[in-house]
Amino acid sequence: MAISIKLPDGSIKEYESEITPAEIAKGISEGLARRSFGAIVDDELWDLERPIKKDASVKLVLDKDPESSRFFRHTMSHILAQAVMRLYGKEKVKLAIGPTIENGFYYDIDIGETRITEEDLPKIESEMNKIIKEDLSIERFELPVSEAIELMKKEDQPYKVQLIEDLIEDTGAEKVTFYRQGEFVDLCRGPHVSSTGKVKYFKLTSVSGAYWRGDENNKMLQRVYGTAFAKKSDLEDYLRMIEEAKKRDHRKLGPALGLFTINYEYAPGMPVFLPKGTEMLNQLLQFSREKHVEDGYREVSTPQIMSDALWRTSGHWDHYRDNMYFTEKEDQQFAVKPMNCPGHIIVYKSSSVSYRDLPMKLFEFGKVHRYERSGVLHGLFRVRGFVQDDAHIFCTREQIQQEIMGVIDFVQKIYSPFNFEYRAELSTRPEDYMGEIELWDIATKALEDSLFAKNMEFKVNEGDGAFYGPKIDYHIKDSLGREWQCATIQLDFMMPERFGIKYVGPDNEEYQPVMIHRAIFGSVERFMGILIEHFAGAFPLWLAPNQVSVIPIADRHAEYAESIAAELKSRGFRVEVDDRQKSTNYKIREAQLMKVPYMIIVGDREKEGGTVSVRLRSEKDLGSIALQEFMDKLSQEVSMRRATSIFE
RNA sequence: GCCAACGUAGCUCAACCGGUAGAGCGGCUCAUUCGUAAUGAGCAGGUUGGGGGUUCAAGUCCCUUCGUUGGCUCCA
Repeated sequence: MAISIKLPDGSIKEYESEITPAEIAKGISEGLARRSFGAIVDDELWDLERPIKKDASVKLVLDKDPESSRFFRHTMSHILAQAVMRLYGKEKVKLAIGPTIENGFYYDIDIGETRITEEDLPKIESEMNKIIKEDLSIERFELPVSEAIELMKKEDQPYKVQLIEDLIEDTGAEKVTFYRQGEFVDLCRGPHVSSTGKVKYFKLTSVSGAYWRGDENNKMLQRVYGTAFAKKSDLEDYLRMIEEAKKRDHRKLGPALGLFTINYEYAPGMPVFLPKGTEMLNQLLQFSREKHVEDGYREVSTPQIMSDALWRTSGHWDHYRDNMYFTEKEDQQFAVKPMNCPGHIIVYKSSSVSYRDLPMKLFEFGKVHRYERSGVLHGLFRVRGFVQDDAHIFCTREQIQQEIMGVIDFVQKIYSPFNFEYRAELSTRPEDYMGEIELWDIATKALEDSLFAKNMEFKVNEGDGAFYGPKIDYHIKDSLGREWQCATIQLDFMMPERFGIKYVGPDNEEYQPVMIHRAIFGSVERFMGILIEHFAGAFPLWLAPNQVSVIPIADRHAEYAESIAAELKSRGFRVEVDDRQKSTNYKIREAQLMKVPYMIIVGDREKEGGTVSVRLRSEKDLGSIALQEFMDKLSQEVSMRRATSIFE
């Protein structure tokens, strides 16, 4: 039977019978065949040696193609598993899963009591290099599920047996694929490169524990992480990039810039903000407040500690207790608030509400406390006490769509001065949910429709919603590429129900409003951590805790420096005068390291001419300039909330 | 919470096989008055995270506890 293959350039090749991508490549040129890692056959990643049996469009995957890593990293994880089996004994090593991830791969392994530590990695790496040198060819084969289970039982690989059984159950699979390289055989969907010699540049990066199936009730396996690239230079670039990114880490930069400190002895998980950090925080809050007012929110302030009765009604008692802090006085039980919503319900209930009052948009910088397990705390990103820029929109069912879309626009508005990339996710009903399924479906659809209406791309996280409703989350990446949730939009029919809140409709009947929970920064602390990493400490002028450093050259210029600073301060700028007995170079270096946006250097020349000499943190030298002119420009830069200097 | 590594001065890091805890930066004092990324000298600073144990002797070995880091799980 003849087969016709369509190539990316549009040409069509005819073959007499089945054909492999490798053969197609060779037909074009030997060099192309050598450089190919695999192929994409009708949108499916396809091994080079895997026969194509019907008409298809075929694209060869070369090292420069992003898909190439899927091939060699997957093979890399098999090489890792093979090396571990050789080193620790094939009968002792039970393999779980070994997928590719964003910048590399891992394999979850069970070796009983034996522990792999980071010191073992070089040993494993050298065994892997041996396997690469052996250039074992990689063979793909299919087995009917019964034989596959038989094989894995014979090999004594219980996790693989379970995986196959699940495949049968979940997808009704009748056949599964295996890959063999030398003495190593693994259940695997692929794809892989054609031999172990085809991958070269890798490094094992870390080991950690990981639960089988990601469930903490299951056994903890050992996970070995690695990274691999097609070219040596790519691997080196990646490792260098990681090193650079570590320098941006807010946990290092924050304290170094005098923004915050975390006292691990006295307040684990509770960051302490220093004067400069607090200044910055205040700028963020002021910005947020301004935007909220523009958008029709009313600010409120609700208690830190409230009676257990409130939390029982809200459902937190049953669904969130493990994360809450409690306190007791006069035989009464109180909880430190983990969320602001019940407080806002009290505000809502304080007066009778007409449909004319809706949507009612209540907003609060609410400090919440949530117990987090010690192992998850992480700088400003994961803490036990934090401020949310939290708001609750009470509206009618008819208003839901419009309000959600309004919030989506609002997120855009708040994020726009920072120029970072973010991603949206839709989370649906979890197992531990409250309320009726029909309501959940309506709520989920409302969120989904809004995202579509706003042309937002999003990923769906099944079962990841809050216990009271589905949600849209926004995620932002940190300097090391880890993603952190910031903004969140959650729809809630439960809370109004449980508290029995009502509004009076045009027909004089009572109706139940719907509640939209939403936060834009999410946690102000987390958001600030993101900003520290995003800007590597070189904040936009409007956020910078110290906007201008005035540096007198010698003592006799101190007075003039002070007068400059006084003028700047009277215009509302945040200024420091560095009149220490240090050399000019020293003081400039210091201001530079603190990433102060502008340095004003004054000496005899400036004093006589009544000017200032300005240096930017980018090292650009503006030379002498009139103070008035400089201040006018700065005012503009601040009021525009520019991310970059107005002088560049 | 779980797996692994780690915890020495405000910060970064030394201290061999168990043998009197040391340096740079920062701080303070003095001198220096300086033109766009570090002036020089001197001084102070530590119950080696806490507790227990082994030992003639513990920063070093063992146990325990608290915390940090990288993951897992969970989440803003």
